[in-house]
Amino acid sequence: MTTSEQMGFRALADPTRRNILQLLAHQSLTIAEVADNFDMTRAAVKKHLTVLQDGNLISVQVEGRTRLNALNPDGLQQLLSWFDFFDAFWDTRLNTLKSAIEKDMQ
Amino acid sequence: MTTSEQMGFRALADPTRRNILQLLAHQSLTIAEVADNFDMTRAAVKKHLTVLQDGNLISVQVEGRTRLNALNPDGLQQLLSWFDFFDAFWDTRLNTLKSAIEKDMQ
DNA sequence: TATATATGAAACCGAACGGTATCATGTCAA
DNA sequence: TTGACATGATACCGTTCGGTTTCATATATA
Repeated sequence: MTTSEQMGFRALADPTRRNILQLLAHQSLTIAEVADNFDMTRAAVKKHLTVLQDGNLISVQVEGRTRLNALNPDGLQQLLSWFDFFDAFWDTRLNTLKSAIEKDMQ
Repeated sequence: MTTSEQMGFRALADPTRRNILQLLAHQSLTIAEVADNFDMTRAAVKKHLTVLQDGNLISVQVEGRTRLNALNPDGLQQLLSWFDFFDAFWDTRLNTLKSAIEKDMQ
């Protein structure tokens, strides 16, 4: 059972992949463009992008011979929701803040 | 550079460790007690607990010959805060609505 | 068509990972 | 003190991981 959650957390486990996500937050980029930002082979970056895609953290739009990688906020949100399990353990101050936010979103 | 953030995300990458965290959310447990909940050696569970401690996700209180493992909400909270970077990308629906409204007001 | 460009894919390598088995250590209790 | 019990620690093993190198494929473009 390799759940989407598992793939997502695995994807976040590597610092390079977390950096890629922050890169793509600013702008969607092709593989070569992403690779320009790192001191490693394009092939290595491609592997990281595949892992990120498997974790549903990025979406890919093929356009001719290029491949545009975009951040997928939904995937990140799903991982975020895992933390909800621990809601009862956040500290009171934070709980208050959270309540305020949730109330604000109604 | 093995930052606390890196250790934290690495700790979350394994499903067994995430399960241990949820276990400890209900109740602090000794190593043997945690191990009772999994189909693996106590030594293996001990390793997982060490990784969780390195990631600052659990705290350990030694009491005589036993070792009580407790959830550390602060560590989880620190990992949660990593997601704040993407705040501008959350709630696409609301952002879309906001854009629509702004466009409409021009 | 020929060529440069962007990516796909596979083999390979050392290191880290998840797990086991085994033995050592410290502590409680009779 | 002796023995049971909870844990510490280490060696070992197969697999996965992060990375490189190399070559193949597809697509713009001159």
